[in-house]
Amino acid sequence: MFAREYVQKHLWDAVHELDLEWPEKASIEPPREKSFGDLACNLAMLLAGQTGEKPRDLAARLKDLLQERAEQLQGIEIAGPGFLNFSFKPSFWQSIIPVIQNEQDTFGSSDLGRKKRVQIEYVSANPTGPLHIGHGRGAALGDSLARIMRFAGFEASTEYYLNDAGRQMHVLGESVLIRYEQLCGLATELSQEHYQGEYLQEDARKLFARHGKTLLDQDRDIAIALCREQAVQSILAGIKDDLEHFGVEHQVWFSEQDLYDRGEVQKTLQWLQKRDLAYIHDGALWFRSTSLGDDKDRVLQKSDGTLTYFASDIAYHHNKFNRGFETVVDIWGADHHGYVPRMQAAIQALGRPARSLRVILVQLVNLLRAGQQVSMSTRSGEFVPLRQVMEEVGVDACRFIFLSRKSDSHLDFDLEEVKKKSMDNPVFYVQYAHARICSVFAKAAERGIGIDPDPQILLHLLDSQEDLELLKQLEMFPDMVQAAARNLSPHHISFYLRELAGLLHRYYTVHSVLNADSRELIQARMLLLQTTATVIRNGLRLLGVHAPEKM
RNA sequence: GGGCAAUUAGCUCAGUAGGAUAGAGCGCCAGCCUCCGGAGCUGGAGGCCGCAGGUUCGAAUCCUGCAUUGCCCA
Repeated sequence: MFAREYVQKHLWDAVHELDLEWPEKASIEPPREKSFGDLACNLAMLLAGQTGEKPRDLAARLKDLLQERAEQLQGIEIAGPGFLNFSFKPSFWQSIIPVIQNEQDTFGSSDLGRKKRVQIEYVSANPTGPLHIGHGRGAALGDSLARIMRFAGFEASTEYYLNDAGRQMHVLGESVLIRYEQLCGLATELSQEHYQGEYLQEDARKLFARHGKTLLDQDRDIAIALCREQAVQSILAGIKDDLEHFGVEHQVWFSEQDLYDRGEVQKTLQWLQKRDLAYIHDGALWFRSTSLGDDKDRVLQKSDGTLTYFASDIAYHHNKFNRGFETVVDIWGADHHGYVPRMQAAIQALGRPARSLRVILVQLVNLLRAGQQVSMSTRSGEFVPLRQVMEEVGVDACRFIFLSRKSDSHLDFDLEEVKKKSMDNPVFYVQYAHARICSVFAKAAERGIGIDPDPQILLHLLDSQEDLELLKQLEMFPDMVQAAARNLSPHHISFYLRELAGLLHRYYTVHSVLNADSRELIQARMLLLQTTATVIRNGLRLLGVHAPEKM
């Protein structure tokens, strides 16, 4: 049983024995200061109000109750205003090793999610150009989140929503057509609203090779549609290729156009109207979002009959919930934050609690090179594609940087810094810890040192300060995974790993493993290193980063 | 003009059930190589947690106002 649960259970029993209520705000956490013990609890301070006692007096009563029965505890202290500080016996920490050995790749997993079905929709970039680094951030986040939630017992499904309908697609087709016309020798020019990117020239060339100048004779709308299809197809192929290279998987690719073709958008609008959640005004169809927390009603269908993106987005989410997902996670660029309240309103209109949609806003990435800003805009075509960034700095480094910050904070991504194999780049620090352990085991094999098949009687030898600190960090891993899943925050994992790697490096410097004083001690320390490597591997896997054996 | 977010060490950032003397890395300064990988380790300097109020036993964290920055909307 893990430390927190152990303390919680015994405190819970004690509280009930005293006929008190367990307060919601009670927390059991490692204290900031190590000398305060392994875990600290604020219970007595919160409960003192109920009993009319001084917090410290109540703490003393709780302490007496626990001391009798919590055998794994070495000591309970009452400190400060009424904290209860708990310390565990070394044997408690040492016992994590057989647990890790036994669970291996699954150590850290849990049934927190109880098989709850969750959908994570991410990237979902319009197929109007290659992915850029901002998409990369969303991609790393969504992919890692899916891994973490699965590990924490959720049934997570990943999806890419393809905006392949609507006006931007028309503009895209037109942009290619103009490039094509230029190839045919016509003196046409792109206007400002067109996509300027070089990559569209390639599509124009392909069309020219296939059709010659015949598209010029076609009806313009048909020609545009042809151009659009060509562009979407090639851009989409590029996006899929980039994502695969980035180690990112989408299980479902969902087309907006399909929603229209199946009539789901119209059906959803009728559904809303029937429930008086939509109404007609000035010839347009409006969504009554003000009744659900938005600050104004929103147009679903304009007076000229065209449907808004919002209309298809509602239909899309209707579709998601009809597929049986309990929770839907949308990962959006922060520039769409104004969209959140109306989407929340829509979710409620669909008969779901607002919290069943969780939107993660990802701040845009500020791309720098040696401190100098690199301009970013898909429309103008001046941007560094994700592809180029991956190739320049490497996928592992790229992902780790993205996952080392909380998603809603701005991120300066300096190509020159991320490339450096320095401490600016903690991915190498963590990977190095893993490689180092592997190297010790390679050396052990060379010397003919194997691990004892039943070495657990040796665990008591792991009793130095460095041993215990490392063991405690290992023990904490499942807790970190759950916190990351609950808060939808993969960055907890990368911070945890950096700390774990730090403890390993320190351990390595202070204690010799293969040259330890006795055969028993060598065995015990090898066990500790082996389990540490397992946890590093499990953690890196959740981030989608490799754990190399050599660097 | 309205709205959302951000503001923590020189730099990049953690700190999300409100807890004890506010953390990490980089950079800077001073040390550690007979020995399993020095891409490492140890120590030091460095802070008005943007500012001002409020809530309470207790605030970087919650509330209000203001400032600055970024983004969204008309």
